[in-house]
Amino acid sequence: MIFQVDFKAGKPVYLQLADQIRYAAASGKLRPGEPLPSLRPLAEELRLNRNTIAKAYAELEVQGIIETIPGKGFFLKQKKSPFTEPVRQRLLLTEIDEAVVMAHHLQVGREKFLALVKERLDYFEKKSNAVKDGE
Amino acid sequence: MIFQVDFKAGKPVYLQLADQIRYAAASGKLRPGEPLPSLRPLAEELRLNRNTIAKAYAELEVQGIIETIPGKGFFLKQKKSPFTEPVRQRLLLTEIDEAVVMAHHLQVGREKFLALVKERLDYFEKKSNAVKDGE
DNA sequence: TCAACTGTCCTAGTGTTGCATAACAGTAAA
DNA sequence: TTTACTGTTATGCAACACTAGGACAGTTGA
Repeated sequence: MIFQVDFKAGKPVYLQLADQIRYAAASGKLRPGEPLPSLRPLAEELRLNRNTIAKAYAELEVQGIIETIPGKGFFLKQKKSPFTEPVRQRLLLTEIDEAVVMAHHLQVGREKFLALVKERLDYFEKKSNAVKDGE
Repeated sequence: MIFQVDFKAGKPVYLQLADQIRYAAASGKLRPGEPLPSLRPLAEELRLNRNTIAKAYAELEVQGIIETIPGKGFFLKQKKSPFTEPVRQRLLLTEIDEAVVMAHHLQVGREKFLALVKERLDYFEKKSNAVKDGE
């Protein structure tokens, strides 16, 4: 599990880290129940303050992606989504709308957009299965 | 063209405004070539400073959605996308990936996700056509 | 119990962002 | 050229965000 952060990237370091963990979870590189690196070692490895790592983890925790057991560490959640169905729908639609609006302004048509979406779904699905099969 | 901003929304006012314009353009409420409200009147109407409006417009300009003609005003671009094809593809894929990853963490399956995407594509398309037909 | 690990909280320095006021500059029509 | 629009740029300042260091507290196993 190698993460990379870039101070000059414009985006806050703790968000870069949170994104990478989110993506790793979605593509199966991180499995449910698996422990995440603990604060101090990871902080040392990435040359960050432990609180910066903690902030990234806190971000993921409110999103229901990881959970923390005090004294033990952080773990990828087994049962996800602490949100109710309407809230989940709203969250996802907001994200989808942003992509749809972006497609409009980039003059990407409906069919090409749908093709891209399917391609990315496949991409994450495939990666996830590859990990599951022990590759 | 009525915009609404909320100081307590957590999101910066200028971004709220930019979003609304982006959405209005994507759903056809704003047509290519159409002028946007000029800074001072809109600022007065929304009880904001002119520079806050200007910042929203500047945001949209770098995204290639509107253009400014000095001394004349702001206009919705006719020819959009000042970006090259690879850049456009990267921008859009980033947005799509965010939605796909979000769907994964919200435990929304492939078919349901695709259905939602199509629904939103239809929604914007329909609105756009309704405006075009003079409704 | 003690040591070594885990995360948490409090506090602070630094830089950035968001919003504002004011003076400036281009355009158009009378 | 004058007037009344248009957007632009410079500056200030309060609030917030980001990162960090030190002290604290729960957990585990020797």
